[in-house]
Amino acid sequence: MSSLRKTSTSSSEDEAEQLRRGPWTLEEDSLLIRYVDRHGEGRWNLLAKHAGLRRTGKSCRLRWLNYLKPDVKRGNLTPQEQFLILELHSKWGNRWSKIAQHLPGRTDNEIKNYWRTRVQKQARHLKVDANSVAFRNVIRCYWMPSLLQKMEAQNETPQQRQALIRPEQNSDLEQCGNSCVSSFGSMDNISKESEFAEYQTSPFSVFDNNDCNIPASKEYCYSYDNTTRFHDVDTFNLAATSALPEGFPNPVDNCHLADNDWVSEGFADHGLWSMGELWELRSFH
DNA sequence: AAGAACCCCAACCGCTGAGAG
DNA sequence: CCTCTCAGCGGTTGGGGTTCT
Repeated sequence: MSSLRKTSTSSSEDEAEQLRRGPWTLEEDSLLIRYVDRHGEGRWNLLAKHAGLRRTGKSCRLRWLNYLKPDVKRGNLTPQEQFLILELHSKWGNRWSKIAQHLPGRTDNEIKNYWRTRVQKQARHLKVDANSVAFRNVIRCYWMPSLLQKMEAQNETPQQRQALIRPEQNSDLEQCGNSCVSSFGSMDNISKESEFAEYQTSPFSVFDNNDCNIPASKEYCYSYDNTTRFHDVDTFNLAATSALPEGFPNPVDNCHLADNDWVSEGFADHGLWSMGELWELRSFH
């Protein structure tokens, strides 16, 4: 790209004309690194000028914070990081920088991109709004537990996991569990082909009024016992697939990734999952 | 093999709030 | 107060790589 901004004639506009945009070159990167090394961060407009960079201060700041800063972590997000993002987003919404503060080495931009490309894509696939209560329930009741399983598979200690689920969150999760139960209770009531057809088109529309304010009981999506084994038995043991009304197609038949052992694989590395898969997961518990 | 479609992510844009003068 | 500058935030875009047909 390396385009130069093209404007007219006044002196400030002449300066603007010199401004580079688009991808950074190695040379620009090293200029920026060297300057920050010597003078520190901040004063980005001055920095851009003094470092001999034909970039806006804004552009320099972004390049430094998102890419060049030494503690910026590269590579895929770990299950732990994904779990945190899901958890914190449910709390704070699109407050990317606030969320990023809790993931050392990860930038708000990276977290935002993760949310848009992975999480929203999943929501689109399920034909449900990413901000809907129904989708939040899917995240809490399927995605997050599967990330926890993945952490367990990676031999993370129970203490490390507990650190991710702080006490106040446990109560949230309990409420979530009830909410899920309520959701699937609603599913159990679907009994006509026509309703199922509608459900297939917009699987969560039925549950959009569902909320997480149901008083907590002993049921929850997932938890750990003393031996740290993962279990989430009660919540999704609700007659499981037998709840499917007669004549309903087996959702597992529709599972487009049915060959995968996707429960043990975990959602984290799983592509898009379908309603059939959600049913299938439910039947596991 | 090639073109189309899709996906990821770096970078940009517009807006807002804080602080200085 | 008012204005200006700057830093920071969240939304959006588009280039390049990958996968699909």
